[in-house]
Amino acid sequence: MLFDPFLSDEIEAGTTAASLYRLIHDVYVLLDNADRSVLAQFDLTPSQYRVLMLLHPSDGRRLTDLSYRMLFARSTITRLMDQMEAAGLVHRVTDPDDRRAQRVALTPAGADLRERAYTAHEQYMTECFSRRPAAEQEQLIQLLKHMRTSLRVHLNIQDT
Amino acid sequence: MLFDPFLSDEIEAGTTAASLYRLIHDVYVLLDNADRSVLAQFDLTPSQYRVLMLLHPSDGRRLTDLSYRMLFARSTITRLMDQMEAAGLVHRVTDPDDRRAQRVALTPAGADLRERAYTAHEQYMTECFSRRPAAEQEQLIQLLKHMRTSLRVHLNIQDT
DNA sequence: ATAAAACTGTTGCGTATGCAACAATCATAA
DNA sequence: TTATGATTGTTGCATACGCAACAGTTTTAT
Repeated sequence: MLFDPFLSDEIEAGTTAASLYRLIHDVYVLLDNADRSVLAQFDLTPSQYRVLMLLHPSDGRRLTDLSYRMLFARSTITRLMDQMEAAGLVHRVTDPDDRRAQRVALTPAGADLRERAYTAHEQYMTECFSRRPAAEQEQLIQLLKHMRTSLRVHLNIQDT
Repeated sequence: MLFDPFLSDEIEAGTTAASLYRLIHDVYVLLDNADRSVLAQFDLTPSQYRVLMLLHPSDGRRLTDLSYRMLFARSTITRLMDQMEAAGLVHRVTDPDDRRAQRVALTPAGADLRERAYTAHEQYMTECFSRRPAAEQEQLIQLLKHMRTSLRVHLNIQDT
């Protein structure tokens, strides 16, 4: 049986906050599904893709830095890097200035995959959004930026 | 170390699609964190809360119905219901018209928790969004609704 | 009427993630 | 200098979720 795109609309009466909450959730879930199908072609999960976008061949990043940016537990980053190192996409180098820390940088294979995955992902996302006019997309970006900033300030998130 | 709310902005140059993708993701993650902290007071996970909102005391819902609405695998719903049944929030009744199916309805305790959790969650979400003017929130709702519809049509999601 | 197909809920297994504890290292204070 | 505390990355454990397979039941086709 096909998913009925309008099935869940019936239960959408409620406050402004409830609507916003549900919409953000729904849109995220839909986008995440789309994501997964594109990135699977490159043997990447959405998380691996996101961290790939944060890395560079030359200047390595600390794991803790990545965990702050991705809002992931440090242990999650450790395992993400384990996978990607095993796949030959990144390599760890002990920070010469702080022997506790590891710096992670892209290998040539990682840089290559990063380029290809980004292009494909961008193209697909552009296509996903293309049913809405460009002006509307830009407006949505502005509103979401405001909302993100508000939420960050309101929540004042701290690391584990 | 505190999370720097503006840390990830530096890597925000890119196409419209890339910005939208990142923003939706970020806002969702922030909201999910907020969510979790409020609902934990009622011993509920966000998923449990969402399914609680879909249930009623009188008319039971089929598990498959819930899986369509929540975009969860049927097995996930089974386990969600196992938990909530063990917690005394819901009860299963075999559908008299279809002996394959189970109908899940709220117990009195479940209905009570539903009411209390909804009130608290609503209040907190309203507070989270309150830094943006009401008109902007409404506008965001409209744009997200359009986007959700577009994505649903574009992806034409099917159940597993 | 009966065989084939589809659907329902459940279970086993694999993966992704968070939390807590840990050793190694660095920073700060006495 | 030394002692105390903070930070870094890792590991063990628990949880949440998806996928595939399954038996029981209903629907559909012949």
